[in-house]
Amino acid sequence: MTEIEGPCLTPEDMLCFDVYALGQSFGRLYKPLLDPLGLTYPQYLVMIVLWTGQENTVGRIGERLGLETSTVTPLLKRLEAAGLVTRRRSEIDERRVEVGLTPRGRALRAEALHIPACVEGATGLDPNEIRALRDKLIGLRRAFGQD
Amino acid sequence: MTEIEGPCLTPEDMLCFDVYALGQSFGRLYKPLLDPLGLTYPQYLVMIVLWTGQENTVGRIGERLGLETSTVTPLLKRLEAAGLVTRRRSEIDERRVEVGLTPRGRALRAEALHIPACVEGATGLDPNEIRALRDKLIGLRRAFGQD
DNA sequence: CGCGAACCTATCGTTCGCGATATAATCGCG
DNA sequence: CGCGATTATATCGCGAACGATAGGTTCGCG
Repeated sequence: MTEIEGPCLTPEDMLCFDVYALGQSFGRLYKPLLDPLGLTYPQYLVMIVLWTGQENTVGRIGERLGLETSTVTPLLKRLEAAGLVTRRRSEIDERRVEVGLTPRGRALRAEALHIPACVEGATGLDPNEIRALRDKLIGLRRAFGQD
Repeated sequence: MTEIEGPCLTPEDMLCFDVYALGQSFGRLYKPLLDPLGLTYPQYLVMIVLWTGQENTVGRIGERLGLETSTVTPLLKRLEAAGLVTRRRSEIDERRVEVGLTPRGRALRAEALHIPACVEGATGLDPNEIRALRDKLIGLRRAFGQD
């Protein structure tokens, strides 16, 4: 009822709006590139972690992507069902589940190598600008301190 | 099998990783602020559109947030069930559904007014830096050209 | 006016994403 | 060694998020 018309609380003033909408846009940008590989966008992000990293566990993958294990576990099961990923209990610490790649999962990497360049092209930014922007986003995430 | 070890395809080189993870972080940052209001993060974003805008339809709300109507429709139904929002067919164009606020939905605005300042504080950035960052994100989204 | 095209919303099935909770394994302190 | 606390994963229920599809409305061209 009260006619508060403050400058705050408009979408135009809020960073979260743009981060949110850009996240959606990234998903849509990647979709046509990932469909031929049979991967969803979050599955692709997990595969990148696996392609580059070693000694991956469920929890470690979640940390890298900022996801809970309750999200990662079913995602990995789908990748396992697709024949791309292996999951087995660690022998050293049986609480952990070590996640690895099948030969098919490793081979898929070659089919995905062209994607980063496509996306970089779509941004219209040069590597320096991307670097600078990433530093800001990383700093922001760190400022939230949710580790 | 082939030992490709290119510099590409590592999480450290990819902008999408940071946008993705930051989006998750924003959701977690807002959660404790929104729980007292009984809103989820996407519901809050919709409410902001409604608090500021006029003449809102399902499709228009989706445009603002970068969401499909198949996402917005059930979301609005939950807000309607919560007594915050009204939905009714336009009399001028019966394809459209006009979305408005109930008194309770309008009143909720006052309880949310403090939130933007909290978030701005958490970022550790001054308004100018936020402005500059937002411009980059908006530009990026525009470059993807998914309107 | 009439009819096909375009438009707006809703529904369905699948995949994410979280918190709460459960279960099992390891750690640490006495 | 022994037992509580912590750690790691899995499960469940709910709320997003999308594409495909379907239904009804309006538009536009003949």
